[in-house]
Amino acid sequence: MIDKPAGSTSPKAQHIASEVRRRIVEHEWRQGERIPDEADLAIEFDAARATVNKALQLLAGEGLLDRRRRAGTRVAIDPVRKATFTISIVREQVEQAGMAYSHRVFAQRKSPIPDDIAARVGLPPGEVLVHMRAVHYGDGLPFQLEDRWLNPRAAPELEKADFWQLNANEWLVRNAPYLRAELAFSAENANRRDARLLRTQLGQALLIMHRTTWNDLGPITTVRVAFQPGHFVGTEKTTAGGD
Amino acid sequence: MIDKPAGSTSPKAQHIASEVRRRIVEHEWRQGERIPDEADLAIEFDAARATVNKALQLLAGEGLLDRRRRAGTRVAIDPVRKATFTISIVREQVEQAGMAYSHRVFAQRKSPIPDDIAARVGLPPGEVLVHMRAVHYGDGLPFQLEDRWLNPRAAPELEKADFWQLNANEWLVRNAPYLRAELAFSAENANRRDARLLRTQLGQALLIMHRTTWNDLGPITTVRVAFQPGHFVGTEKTTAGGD
DNA sequence: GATATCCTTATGTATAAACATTACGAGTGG
DNA sequence: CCACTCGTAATGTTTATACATAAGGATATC
Repeated sequence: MIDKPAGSTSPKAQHIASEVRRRIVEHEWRQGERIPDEADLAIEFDAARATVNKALQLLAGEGLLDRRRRAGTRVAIDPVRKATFTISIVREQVEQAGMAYSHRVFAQRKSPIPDDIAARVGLPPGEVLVHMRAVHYGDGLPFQLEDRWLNPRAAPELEKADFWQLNANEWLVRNAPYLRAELAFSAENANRRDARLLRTQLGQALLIMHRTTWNDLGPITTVRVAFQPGHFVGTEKTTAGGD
Repeated sequence: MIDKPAGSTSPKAQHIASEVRRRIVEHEWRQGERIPDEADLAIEFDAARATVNKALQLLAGEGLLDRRRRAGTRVAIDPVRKATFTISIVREQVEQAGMAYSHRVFAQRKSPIPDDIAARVGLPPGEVLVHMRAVHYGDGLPFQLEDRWLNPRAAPELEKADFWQLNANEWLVRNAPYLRAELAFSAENANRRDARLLRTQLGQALLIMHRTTWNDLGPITTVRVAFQPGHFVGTEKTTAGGD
């Protein structure tokens, strides 16, 4: 999955899934075509129907199969293309690259949210949240710049945390699990502040990541991360599909 | 939930998963803490252990739980943050936005691959592949520019396809399912060609997506997609996690 | 005290059986 | 010919049971 979206799979079910995948990739079973039903496959693979079911559900989750009750299972006309990103903690990313991690907070204060942020997180415009800006470094060089809004109403313990010292990213990961998240990428030319904090040039193309998370009390945080020029964000594995 | 990586889940298992998720989000069960074992939860929820197992495996897949044989299940110290992107067919994206789709191929010819591409796909440098460049339009305005390399050795039928007419993206989706894929985002300042084909200015920040796919015969295709300035690529749903 | 060994426990996987649910498609009646 | 009904086939979900496997912890050994 991009890896396997779901957890680990069992040997036998796994084997069945691989074999079905192979038949699809090698055009033994073509797109749109109906494949044998669970009972038949169970006989062929000498397994219980439940095991075949597990394998086929896995493949359906990957988007390779379309399954409908009574109608049967068929190879997806256009395999859904899914990719799973794992967003690591910044410090881990930096240290994994063999660099020394450090970070610095450049601003932190309560402030009414601008309209675009309000719209993104679903709060009334002008609501007062904690606003902060910080830069994460690898071996002293800017790695990423984050511009973050925090909502104390969704995470009360947040009031007590000292983000001049603590890393907001890590604090949130450890103390404020979320129920829903949105993630988006875009590109922007570095503005004056971006350029200064990332120590690059005005106009330099920057990869921007926007992330917002919610729990049952409302939005927890929304952040705009600007990566150092040339940075790639990618997947390691991807589920099967088309293209 | 994220699209829940895996397909749909069952009512009862689903309910158990939601309840466990709630207990974690509301700090009833804290990070690192061990939760009751499957047998106990089965009694509490009046379900079979297999059902509890299904629910917990789902949550483990989301990264909210860490499970180990004999050691039991505990709330993940730092919930893995995963986001699933669904890469749609360009035409669908454009049409879904209510625009008229069209595309134009600007170049197509066999050519030896440059070293960086060779390294990315794992082929010897200088190998000859099909190289093509095309622009996809929405209502006549450039939507995205793709620079693609195709490997006939991994998809033989490819030789017969006429990509001056056909949309390579769609042809591949329908005819060349893959087993593995890599996806990465970055940002680049538009070069002269990007600017001309996307009808924008030199230096404009562009969101770049790189995608490479493989089947059992080797790399099928690798493509660099440059999006129209201001374009966002994002997720709709994301699995639970931290931050 | 350090190390090796075994027992026990919690999860991992598979199976058979049963019932729920959906919707295809045939049959019925107008 | 159309609309409606209903039987039935395929998947969806749960359950009970059984055995496999990993690893924590106690015990035994040196």
